[in-house]
Amino acid sequence: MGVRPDRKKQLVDAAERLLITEGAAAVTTRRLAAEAGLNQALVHYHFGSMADVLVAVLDRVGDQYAAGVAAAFAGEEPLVARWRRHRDLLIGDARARGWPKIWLELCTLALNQPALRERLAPRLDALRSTFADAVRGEAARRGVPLSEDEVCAVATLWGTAVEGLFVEQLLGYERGHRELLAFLEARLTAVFGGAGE
Amino acid sequence: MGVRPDRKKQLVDAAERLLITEGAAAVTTRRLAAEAGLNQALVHYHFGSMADVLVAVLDRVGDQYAAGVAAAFAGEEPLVARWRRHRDLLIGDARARGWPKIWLELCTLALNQPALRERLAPRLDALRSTFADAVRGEAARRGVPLSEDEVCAVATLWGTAVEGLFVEQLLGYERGHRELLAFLEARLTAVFGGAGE
DNA sequence: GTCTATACTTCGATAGAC
DNA sequence: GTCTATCGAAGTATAGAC
Repeated sequence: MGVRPDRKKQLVDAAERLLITEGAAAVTTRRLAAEAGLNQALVHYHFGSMADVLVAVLDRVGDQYAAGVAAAFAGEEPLVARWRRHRDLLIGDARARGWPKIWLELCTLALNQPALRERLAPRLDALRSTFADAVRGEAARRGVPLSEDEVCAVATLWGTAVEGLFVEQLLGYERGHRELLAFLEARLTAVFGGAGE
Repeated sequence: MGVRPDRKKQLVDAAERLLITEGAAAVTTRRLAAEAGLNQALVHYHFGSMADVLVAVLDRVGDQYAAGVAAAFAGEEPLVARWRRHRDLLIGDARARGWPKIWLELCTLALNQPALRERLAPRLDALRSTFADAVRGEAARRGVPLSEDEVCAVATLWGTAVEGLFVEQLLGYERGHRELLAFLEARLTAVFGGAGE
């Protein structure tokens, strides 16, 4: 199986490249087909409409991103160490893979397209849960008294700050980013203990 | 002066409404003119190109937003009180005025348009400075020992978290927002003291 | 499944009358 | 300043041959 080329994959690949390099406005059937080296009519044959292509991009990128974050926070190491792995994924790997750019373009589209928004919200929620679980678990393991509200607040703080960091990073504005990451690392170490304990 | 209708203002007003209700993709010369009740050719006569219209929107909204934030943080009250005023502006007033939606639409456009990005960065920087000045000033006044790195980190944390809060709020996803705001208020009170001191 | 060809709409922008 | 009329390019989508 599989000698046949996967047109859907080719088109989703091309859509990601266009989102990264030129933004959502450039993802049209004609330019998408050209980027994929395929015929324009194939976009409609395989996906129906442009909106369906973007849904496919969201599903694939969302899965990869969620899996990456979950993997970074997995394991038994101290929370600081796992957070650091997660941080490297976000500002190193993720940027290289174009996730932040694709994510932000899709978010903005979702603001005006209810269908896309409904697919995006569960993914935001899964990320939030991943953060909250990591904090709650570490608190329990270390015997640090944290209320559920505090766990929720910290997870939300990290989740929203990451979104803001993504935006600024993509805009080429990084004032305070280094200081913020160092500050968070210090706070995590102070509250939960470091790698050496 | 002033009997003559201000076409530029009418068009910028209309552009803001379109950005809020339908997003950047809907801001075309034809739809913009229709929304403003004007002739399509007037857009080009008064602004030259569509890109120039969006620059005008950015300049006006950016000025209003910066002025609002600066006003919220002005005064001699404890930082918590001023922060609370700022918070109300962001999640009450700002949402009502559509600032977050316009801002996010423009940010995403700016990712792909260097000209817009160069106009956006200084405004991000001014906001960051407003936050940093407020924190640094309060620390000095209260005798709280805060390094410049810590001031910078806190300002960046608040600035990036606000951006994330905006995005999520617009997407209709607000899990943890209430807890985060309460947490931040508690932290500010713990570090700098409350309103009653 | 893939292609060409085409229908139809909408875009930004300009020319020229008023 | 404002209008109508129009150009050429680009958009989505479909029909029908292969």
